[in-house]
Amino acid sequence: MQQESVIEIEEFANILKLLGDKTRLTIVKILDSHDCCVCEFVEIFKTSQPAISQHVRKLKDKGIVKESRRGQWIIYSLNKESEYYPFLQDVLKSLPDQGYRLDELEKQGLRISCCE
Amino acid sequence: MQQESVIEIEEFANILKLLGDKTRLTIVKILDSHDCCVCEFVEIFKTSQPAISQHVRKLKDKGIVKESRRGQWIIYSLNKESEYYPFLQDVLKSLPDQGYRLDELEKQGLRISCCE
DNA sequence: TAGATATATAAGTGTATTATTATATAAGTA
DNA sequence: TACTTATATAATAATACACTTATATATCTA
Repeated sequence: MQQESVIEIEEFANILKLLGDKTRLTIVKILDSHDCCVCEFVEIFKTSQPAISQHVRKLKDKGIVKESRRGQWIIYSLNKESEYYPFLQDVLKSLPDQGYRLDELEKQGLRISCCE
Repeated sequence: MQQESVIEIEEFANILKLLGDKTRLTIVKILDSHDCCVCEFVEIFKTSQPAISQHVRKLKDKGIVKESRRGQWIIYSLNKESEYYPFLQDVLKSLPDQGYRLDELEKQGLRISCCE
């Protein structure tokens, strides 16, 4: 971890809990290599759209991800300005690449233009 | 994070969830500088003994901490052989030192001989 | 403007988590 | 051996969490 600043222990625990969910952790890992919209995550996780919206909202509330609208789509990306971003990189570097999930979408023709 | 091995994403999420609790995260931070027994954590957190036992058991189940009996006491310490230990160090280095908690116990005369 | 698409929010439900109380086990001591 | 201390385990209750369904909002397009 490059970051040397000290973070309140309770605040940090909340970040760890936030990342301690398989779906959210995978979302963040995917966003580390590709910005993405909600609809793609819905396909990837085979879950409902509100479930994904709720996960990304939690990530956004803590400043881990940010959003930008492009037409109808809202593109999510990692917030590199977050005070947790350096720590996040420590987490992500030990996780297996999730690129295959986007590749699978591509094969099925479910890749959305907004996220290419 | 020094560790370069890739860890299953779900498994890693479970470790993050495990650490994503204020009490457990503080326990681990304290153990990083002092081995400790359950009774001291009970004093520090002003909670019940079973609550602490359950927290350390969860940490032990995942191999984050290990125990060794010394008479009536069971001394807990970080398990440096854990595959998560290098990552744990990344987490702990950004947390404020918790030594003052043990100092307070000392002042109150509640420091247990086993943990000196 | 009406309909379609993408996303967000609200309400409700089932499950997981954490704490408590009560009890069991294990070691030390009189 | 009886009593005390330290810890673990079991049962239970309160709370938190993640999902679902239903609905609202925002943008695009015919």
